[in-house]
Amino acid sequence: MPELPEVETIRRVLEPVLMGQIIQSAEIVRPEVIAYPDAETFCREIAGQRIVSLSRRGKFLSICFESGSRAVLHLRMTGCLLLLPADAPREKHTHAIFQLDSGEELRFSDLRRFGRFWLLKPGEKDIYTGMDKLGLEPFDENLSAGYLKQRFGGSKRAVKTCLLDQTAVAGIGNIYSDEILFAAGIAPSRPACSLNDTEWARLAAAIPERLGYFIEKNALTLEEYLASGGREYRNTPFFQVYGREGQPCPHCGAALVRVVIGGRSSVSCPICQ
DNA sequence: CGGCCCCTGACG
DNA sequence: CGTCAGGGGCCG
Repeated sequence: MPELPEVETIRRVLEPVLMGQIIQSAEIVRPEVIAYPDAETFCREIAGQRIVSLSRRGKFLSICFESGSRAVLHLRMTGCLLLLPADAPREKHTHAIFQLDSGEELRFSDLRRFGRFWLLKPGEKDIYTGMDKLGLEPFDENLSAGYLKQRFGGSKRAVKTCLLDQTAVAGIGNIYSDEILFAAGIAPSRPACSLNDTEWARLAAAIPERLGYFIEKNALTLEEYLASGGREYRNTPFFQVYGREGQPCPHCGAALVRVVIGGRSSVSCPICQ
């Protein structure tokens, strides 16, 4: 499910309650969700670790420990992270459970089982998660028209595909690429090499603006987040184009159109973009 | 680049 | 029954 704004919501909601807690033990129901090392080693080495922070890079979350170890998590399409009383019934697709010293459990649940954990030792070089290949964070001041143009200006790839390239800008997925392109007034199918300087500038501005906007619109308290099972996304009513094929463009009223680009569904306004 | 893979469930 | 879903990796 989650793209950067939703992952950031999870980070903001869970970090305050996780900070300072010790993982007493871990149980892995589905070993395939542990990408590195193996599930047994993962459980053994995570037990006894004290959480000092929850951080985000692109769509990755890292549970950082006092020891310098960190558990990295990617939620992919349908993963979610929940905090529940230890005696609460386990939802069907719960694949990893962490017992905390508060008596609660941190649970990883994922219907499609695409999500993955990695556990990295202190100072261990991260050649496993793919985080080392990520590009700029969307709020990095170095994310500029010049950066995007230098990165993609010579490419014939559709600009939509460029936005989904995690090695250029980290954290943009299918929803927000459409929203960003609508805000910038650029058609998703445009070859990157056809964009002019004004368009690169509008795109560079729209990336942090739209992502920041949707992070704010998704704000939830811990209680609200947990009550919805981590599945409530309050920002969805604010989408201007994503999922709105055939509906009127919020700017000009023309019917929004859907095309497939790079195998991903894309909705845009045929007039404004 | 496109195409297929990983998986389950909702919807037409 | 087929198609699609907000992820990414791999393969030719």
